[in-house]
Amino acid sequence: MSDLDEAYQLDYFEEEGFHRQECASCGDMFWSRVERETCGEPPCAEYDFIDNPGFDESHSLTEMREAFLSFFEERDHERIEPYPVAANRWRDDVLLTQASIYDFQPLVTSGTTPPPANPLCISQPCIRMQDIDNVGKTGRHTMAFEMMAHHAFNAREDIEDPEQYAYEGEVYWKDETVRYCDELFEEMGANLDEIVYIEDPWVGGGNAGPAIEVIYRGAELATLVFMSMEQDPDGEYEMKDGNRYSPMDTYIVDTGYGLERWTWMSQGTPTVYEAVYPDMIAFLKDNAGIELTDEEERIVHEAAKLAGRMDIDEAEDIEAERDTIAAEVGVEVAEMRELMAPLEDIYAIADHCRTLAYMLGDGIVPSNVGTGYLARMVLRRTKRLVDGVGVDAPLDELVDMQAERLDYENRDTIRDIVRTEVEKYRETLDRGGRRVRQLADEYAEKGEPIPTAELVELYDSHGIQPDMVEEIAAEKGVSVDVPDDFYAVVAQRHGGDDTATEESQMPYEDRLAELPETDRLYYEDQQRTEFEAVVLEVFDRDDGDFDVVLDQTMFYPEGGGQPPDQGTLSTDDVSAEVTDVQQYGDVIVHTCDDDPGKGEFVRGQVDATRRQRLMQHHTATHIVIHSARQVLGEHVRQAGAQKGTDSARIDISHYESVSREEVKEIERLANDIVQDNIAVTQEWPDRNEAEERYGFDLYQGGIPAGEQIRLITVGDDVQACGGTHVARTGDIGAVKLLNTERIQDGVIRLTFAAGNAAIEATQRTEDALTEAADILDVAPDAVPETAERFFDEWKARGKEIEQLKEQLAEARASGGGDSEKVDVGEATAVLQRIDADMDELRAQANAIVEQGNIAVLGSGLDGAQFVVSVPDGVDVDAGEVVGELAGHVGGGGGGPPDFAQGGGPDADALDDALDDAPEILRTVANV
RNA sequence: GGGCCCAUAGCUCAGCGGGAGAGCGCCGCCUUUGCAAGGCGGAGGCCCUGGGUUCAAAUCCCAGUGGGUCCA
Repeated sequence: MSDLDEAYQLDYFEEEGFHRQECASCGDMFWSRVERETCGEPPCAEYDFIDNPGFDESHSLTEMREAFLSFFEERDHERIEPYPVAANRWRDDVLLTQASIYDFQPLVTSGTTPPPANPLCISQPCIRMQDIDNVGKTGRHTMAFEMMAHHAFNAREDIEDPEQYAYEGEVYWKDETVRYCDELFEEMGANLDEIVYIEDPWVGGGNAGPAIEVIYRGAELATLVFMSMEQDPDGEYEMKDGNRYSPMDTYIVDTGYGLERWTWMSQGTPTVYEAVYPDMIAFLKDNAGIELTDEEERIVHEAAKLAGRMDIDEAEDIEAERDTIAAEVGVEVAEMRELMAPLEDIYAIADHCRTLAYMLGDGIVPSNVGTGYLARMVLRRTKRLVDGVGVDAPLDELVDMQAERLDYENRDTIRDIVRTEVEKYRETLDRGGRRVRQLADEYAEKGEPIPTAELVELYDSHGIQPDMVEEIAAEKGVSVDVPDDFYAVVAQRHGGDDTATEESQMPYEDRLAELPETDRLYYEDQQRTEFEAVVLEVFDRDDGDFDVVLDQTMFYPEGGGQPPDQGTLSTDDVSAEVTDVQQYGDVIVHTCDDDPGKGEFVRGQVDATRRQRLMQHHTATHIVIHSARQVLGEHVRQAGAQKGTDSARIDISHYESVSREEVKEIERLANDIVQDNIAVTQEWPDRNEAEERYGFDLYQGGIPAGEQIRLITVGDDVQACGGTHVARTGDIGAVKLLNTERIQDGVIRLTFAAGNAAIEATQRTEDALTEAADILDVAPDAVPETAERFFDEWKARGKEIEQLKEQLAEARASGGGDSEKVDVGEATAVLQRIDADMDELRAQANAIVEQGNIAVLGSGLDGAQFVVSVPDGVDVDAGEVVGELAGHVGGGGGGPPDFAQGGGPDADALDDALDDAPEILRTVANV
C-alpha cells in the first residue's frame, strides 16, 4: 500500500520556493510560499476579503467569466460552449450537470470519443441540489453556479496499443496546471504569498486521483483534480472511500474555478449573492419592503463576514454557531435572526430563480419523475420563500429576470411553464388545506393530536408539508405529532430495495468478440432488400433455432426503437426464416429457424413490406416530433419512442395536455412535410463538428459513441439516428395521429400511423362511426347530435319509469291485488308476490309502510328476492325476517331493522317461503 | 422506473356490502321598504369504464382510463 504523498511533490512547488506544512487546526497538508499556522479554509480561518477585495479590480459575473476564458485562450486552450444543465440528455447515470467534467463523461474520459478540443476551457452552468439547505444562510453557497474550468486529456504512450484511445500523448499535467492557477491569480492582482494549495485526494464516479484545493483569503476558489486512477480491487492505492484504485491509461486534468466565488473575491461584498445578482437582490429587498437602519446594516454586515463558518454539513450545530456569531457581533441571537432571516430568504430566492431559469431554459419540464421532479421541488420551494418573505411579484417574472440575464431565447415558454406550475401548486395547496382542515376538525372533536401516520399519509400521498399541517391544526386548536425523524419515517414507507435489472447475457459472448465487424449494408442503400453474404459462424440456440453471423447484411438489427427486420437466408439447399436480428458490439446476429451452414454462400431477402412500413414510421417519427416542436414549443423533446408496422409512438416532454386543436395542427404540419416530398439524407460527420453545428437537440433518442455519428436530415430537422429511412418524405404517403395520452406528468405519448397503416387506421375509425350511424339509422355526421338526443331521452325515460313504479306501487298498496293480510300482534302485515325488480319492490314496500303496515314482498323475477319493511313503532326486526325467508330459497339477506332485502337462487321455493311468512313474522315479533 | 392516494349533484365532499346524501351554488314561493340574511319547496346523479365475487356492489377484488403525490 502506498499513499499519494509523492504525487504532490511538484517541480513547480520547488522552483517557486513553496513549503509543505500541516494545518494546526485540521491537520491537512498544504503548500504555500510563506509559513503559516493554518490551511486558511473555514472553519480553520475566516473570510479575509469582505470589504477588502482580493483582486485589483472589481468584476461583474460576465467580466470575470470573460477574464478567465480569455486567459486560457491566450494559453492555447480552445473555448467551448457550455453544455445543458440537464446532464441526463447525454448520460443516464446522473440527472443534472454538477461539474464541467460531467460534459466529458463517460465517453471522453474513457478515451472512446475525442474531446471537442484539447486542451479546452469552458464555463459550465451547474446545479447542485445537495447544497439547497445552505443557500442563503452561509453567504457562499449557491445551488446554481458556473464552474469555470480548463481540461487536458492525456493518454499514456508507454502502453501496448496507444492508438486504441481517441487521443494520444500528454498535453500537460500537474506542474502546468498549478502554474496556470498561480498565473491567473497574478493576473487578477492577487497576493501570491496568501495562496494555499491543500492536498485533498479526489474520488468520484469510479475514478480517483490526487487533487489540490486552492484557498485564498479564506475562500476556496478552485479545485485542481488530476484524474488518473480507476477503481480496481487489486489496485495499489486505497482512497478515502475505502476502495482500491490503480492507474489508468488516460489521465485527465480536471479543474474547477467557481465563477461566483471569483466574482465575489473581486468585489468583497458581504455575501456572494450581492456580488452575483446585485440588481435582483435590490429588487427583491425593495419589493418585500426590507429597509435597514445603519446599525442594522452594521450587524448584518458583521454577521455575514462570520457566516462562512455555518455549513449545515460541517458546523456541528448551526444554532450554536449562530450564538457565537451573535455574541461576536454584539447582539442578541433572536434579534440577529430576525434581521437575517428575510435576507437569507431573498438570497435563496435569487439563486433558486437562476436555478429554475437554467433548468427550464435547457428544456426540463416539471414532472413527477426525473429532472422534472427536481425542477418542481425547486419551484415550489421558491414559491414558499417568495410568499413567506412577502415578495408580491409573480414567480414567472422573477424567473424571467434570471432567464433574461442568462440570454435564453425561450423566455415565453419558461414563463408559461412557471405559471402553469404555480397554478398546479396552488391547487395542490388548496386541496391539501381542505383535507387538513377536515382532519383537524375530526381530531379536535376527539380531543387528540393528529397522529404521525396521518401526517405521513398527508405528505406522501398528498404532498402536504408537516409545517403546513401544524399551522392549520393550530388554528383549530389541535396539536400535531411531528417526529424528529419524519422524513426517515416517510422513507421507510417506501422501503424495499429496487431489484437490479439483469442484463441479458449472450451465452457465446467470447466467441462473438472474436468475429469481425459485420458490414452494415442497410446504411449503404436503405431501399435495397436483397444481398449475398458468407456465413461466418452458426451458433446452436437452446430453443432449437440458430444464430447466424454473416460477413455483411442488409438486415437491420433492433435498435433506436425500430424493430428488427425479418426475411430469409437461402442457399441452394436451405431456406431459413430470419425471425430476429440483434447487434452485439459490432457483430450482427440473425436468429433463423434453420442452419444455412458455416462457410456457405447465402442469398438474403429482407421482408420488403415490413421494412417499408418500419421505415415509413421511422421517418414519420422524425417529422412528427419536428411538427410537435413547431406547435407546442422548443422544449418538446423525445422521451422515448417505439416504431412498429401498424403504428408508432413517441413520448415527448410537454407541460400540459395536448388539445384537439394542437393535435390537428401537428398532423397538418406533418402532412405538409410529407407532401413537400423532401429528400431524406444521411451523413456521417465528425461528432464534435456536428454538435457544434446543431447543438444537443441532435440527440433525441440517446447519444451514440464513436468519432463519427450518423445524422438524418429531413428538411429543417436534423437528428442523430441509426435507423433506416425512406428516401423522400413523399414515400410516407400520409401521417395520421391516432391518440395522445399523458403517460406521466410532463410527458405526452403521441401514437400515430404512417403510409398504408395510416389509411388502415382511418378506416377502422370510420368503420366504428359508420356502424354507430347504422345503429342510430342516421348519417355519420349526425351521430353526435343523435347520440346526445338519445342519451337525454334515455335519462328522461329512466325518471319517468321511476315515477311510474312509485305510482304503481301506491295503486297496488291501496287496490289490494293478490295480497294477503296477516295480523302480527298489534300490527298488520301485507304479504305479496310481485315479480318485479328490486327498485319496484322497494317502492311497493314504501307505499305499504306509509299506510302503517308491515310489507313482506317476494319476487321470482331473478332467482327469489325479498323486501321486508316495517313502519316506525312496530317492534319487528326486518333483517331477521328476511334472513329467515332467504334461508328457504338457499340464500341470505339483511339490512337495518326497518328495511331489509335478501334473496336466493331457488325461485321455486319462493311461494313456500311466503306461505311460511306469517309464522316467521309472529316468531320474530314474539307474539 | 417504483410506492401511495383519489374518482359520487354545477363546486367541495360524506357514505364504504342492503333504501344515493350534506354544504355551497341554481330555480320557485314565503318573510323583509330594500339589502344582508332567514324559512319552505324543487330541479339536478351511466356513484369514471369494463370484468369478477355475492341473494344483493357506489361500497369488496381484478384490469383499464383520468388526476394527485412521494421517492430514486
